Amino acid sequence: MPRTPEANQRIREAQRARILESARIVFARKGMEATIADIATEAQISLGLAYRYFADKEAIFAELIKQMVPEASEGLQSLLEMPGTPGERLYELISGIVGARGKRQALEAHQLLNHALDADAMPEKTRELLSRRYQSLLETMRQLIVEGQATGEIVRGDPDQLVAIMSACLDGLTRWALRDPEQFRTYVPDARIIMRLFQPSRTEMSNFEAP
Amino acid sequence: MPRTPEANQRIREAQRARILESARIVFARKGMEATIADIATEAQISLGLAYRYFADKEAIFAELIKQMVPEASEGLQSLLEMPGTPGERLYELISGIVGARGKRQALEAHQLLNHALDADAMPEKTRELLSRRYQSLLETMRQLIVEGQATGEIVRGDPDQLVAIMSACLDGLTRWALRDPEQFRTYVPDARIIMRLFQPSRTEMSNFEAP
Amino acid sequence: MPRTPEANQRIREAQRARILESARIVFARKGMEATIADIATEAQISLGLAYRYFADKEAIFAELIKQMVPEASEGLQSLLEMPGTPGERLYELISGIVGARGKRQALEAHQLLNHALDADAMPEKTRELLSRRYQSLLETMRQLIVEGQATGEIVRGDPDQLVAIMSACLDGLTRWALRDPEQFRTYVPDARIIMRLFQPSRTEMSNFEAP
Amino acid sequence: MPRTPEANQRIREAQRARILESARIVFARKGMEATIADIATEAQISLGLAYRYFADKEAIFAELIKQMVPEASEGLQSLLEMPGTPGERLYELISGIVGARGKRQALEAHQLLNHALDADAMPEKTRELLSRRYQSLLETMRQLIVEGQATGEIVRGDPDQLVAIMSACLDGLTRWALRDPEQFRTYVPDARIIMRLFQPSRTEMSNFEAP
DNA sequence: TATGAATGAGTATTCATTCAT
DNA sequence: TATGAATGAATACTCATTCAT
Repeated sequence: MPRTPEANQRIREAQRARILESARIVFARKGMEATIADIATEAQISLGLAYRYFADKEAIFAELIKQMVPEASEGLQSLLEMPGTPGERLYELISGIVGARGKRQALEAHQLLNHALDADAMPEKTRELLSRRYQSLLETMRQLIVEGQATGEIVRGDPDQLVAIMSACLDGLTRWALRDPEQFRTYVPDARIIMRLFQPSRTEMSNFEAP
Repeated sequence: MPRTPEANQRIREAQRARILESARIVFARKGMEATIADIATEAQISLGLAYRYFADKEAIFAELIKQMVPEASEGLQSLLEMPGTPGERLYELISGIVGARGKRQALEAHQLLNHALDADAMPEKTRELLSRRYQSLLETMRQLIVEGQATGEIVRGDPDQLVAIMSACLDGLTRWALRDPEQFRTYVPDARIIMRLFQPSRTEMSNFEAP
Repeated sequence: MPRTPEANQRIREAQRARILESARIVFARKGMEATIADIATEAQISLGLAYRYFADKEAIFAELIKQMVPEASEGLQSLLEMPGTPGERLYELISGIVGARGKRQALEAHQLLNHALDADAMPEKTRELLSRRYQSLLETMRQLIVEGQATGEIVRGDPDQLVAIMSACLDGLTRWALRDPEQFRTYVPDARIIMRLFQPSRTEMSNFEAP
Repeated sequence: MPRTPEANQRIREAQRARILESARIVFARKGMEATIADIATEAQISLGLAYRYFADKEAIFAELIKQMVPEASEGLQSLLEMPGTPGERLYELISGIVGARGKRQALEAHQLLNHALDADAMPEKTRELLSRRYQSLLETMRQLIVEGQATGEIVRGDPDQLVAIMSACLDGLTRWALRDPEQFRTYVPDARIIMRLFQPSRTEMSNFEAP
């Protein structure tokens, strides 16, 4: 007596989700060394079954990323339309990102992205996807910066450069959180401090001019 | 007639250097996946020969790190005794680090360090060495911050937190430089911008307060 | 439809036995030089599969020994409680051992034990096991000797020395059987002859005294 | 200024002897795992030089055996012509062999022979040589046995069988001495005990008959 | 004659992937 | 759909042997 197609469909989806969840855990624990066998064991399914759901290891990895990135960037659009000064909204953005760094899921997601960006063997499609998501975050940030510069709230200068530096800084914070979550939580990186990168300088810092 | 011991010595040193140089290139290109065979190929020697010079893959890696880290941290002490205000000297430090990011060698070194910190299988000794070097950089920075806070040049607040955030930021910049050196050089990250993280705020940024 | 767990269990056991049997043959033929590849070839399985059943070469070897040694020493206890004079029972023991030397399996087992005792790289556990089994054989022999000396059936003298010499002799016979089974079977070493080592001397051998 | 041919000749011979001596030591220490590099190191010569004196590892091994076997069997002939009863001379032979077992050199020699007999890769010539030397020992023994049987000093029975069993016993004693020289020396195997293998039995051992 | 650097073929071991059931 | 046994292609590492000096 065959299962109904609907039941099959449900089973497939559940299994697929389960494999991905296990992969997330295992990749976070073992890094790229993680084995298909590890994932299958974690998911409590057979080794072979994983291959009925994903063509190969790469595919699991790619799907995992596809799922994670949206989580990381969702709600971006809303920031542009929120009330408040550009600076305030930028603060929201930054502090949201920094705050998320304390959370396991977000860290695992970022860990994965790091691996993904390092791996030479990343399929072009995944790489593009990643890139596109990331770009949208940067564009949101850029737009807020431009607006903030107009109001004088944000320091003058090439917005792209500001975006680049800020994103580098956020990236570094994430790596920190990944490497030593304990310490990270102790120092609770304060979004206000990070925002200083955008802060119009007055006078006394002028003596930092390069010679 | 045998080679003179001196000639042999020269050969050994040259080959050793060559292997390390090749390893540097290959590790930077492929990360920890890099194969001894890759290194041997790059060095244009036979696979077996690599083992006459290094006990195993780990040994090559460890030696590489040992060689690279000093380069990255040398001159640290001098900064503490240089003339100039603490802020000026901090600027020197930061701008030195950021400036080095444009250079291939320094980037490869950092790539290696990243791999090293990720790798679970890092021998304790190497890990410690790394850690110690890094600590000395952070301590230098911390001392300059404390001095700068005394003179009012540097923003008030927990120096450890400031150090942590700055180092995260520098780390992020390095990763950026590694990922896309082209773009990195285009935006020439300006040490003055980064120094803003330490800049005493005035008044107008106060509206970034968290709700 | 998956195989039933029982079927899998059967397969695993069969393969395991097959690998061990092949290892037995190959080790006997080639000694410790034997290769995992040799074993896999003999067992007509892939090289990799051997590793699903045994962690490494050492493990195969150890298991083989564990299996073989009991065969060699079983029935020892019963000898102590059998009826008959101590000399008769000793004769049973010796002739049992010598008789077994004509059989392929027993010879291969002994070959293995020899290799095992030679090999420096023998895991302590296996070595101990071997040692313990062997000791129990020797102790049985010793006890029978002591009893036989009490009845005058066995020559006087240090029982330990008698045990040592007899076991050396049996070892030598085994090596002979291994080296040239053909010849061994031709000369059918007679347990009665070997028993002479225990025979109380009368008078005429006294002229063999060392000067 | 070239050396005289005679000087060269002397050097060659000295080196050759040195290599062989080192090989003896190293083989005894490490067994067949011993490396050409080990031998060269022990002989304090370069790795390459060994190959100017011996075609390959096998050749060193074979030569070593060629040298050692005569040492082990020399003086055999003289035994046949010595005064004394056959039994006495047999005793001399056996006790000479057993006595030698306490000496390092003889043990190393035997160790080597064991390896040689095990090794599949022994060249036919070496194997033959070994065999021939060994045969001459056995023949000497056989002759003495036959003589002794004529005088009634030695037990009746197939002389070849007696030889075989005795040689097996001696082989076993040697292995014992090799495995645990300490213990061996403690129990000082007594040639008189071993000679019992040849002792004409009286009456009481008759109950050892196989059923 | 002497040296030791260099080579290359061989061996153990791991893991993604396939396949019979 | 589900299982896990089986495969084979890496990859690290060793060592006898050759060769330039």
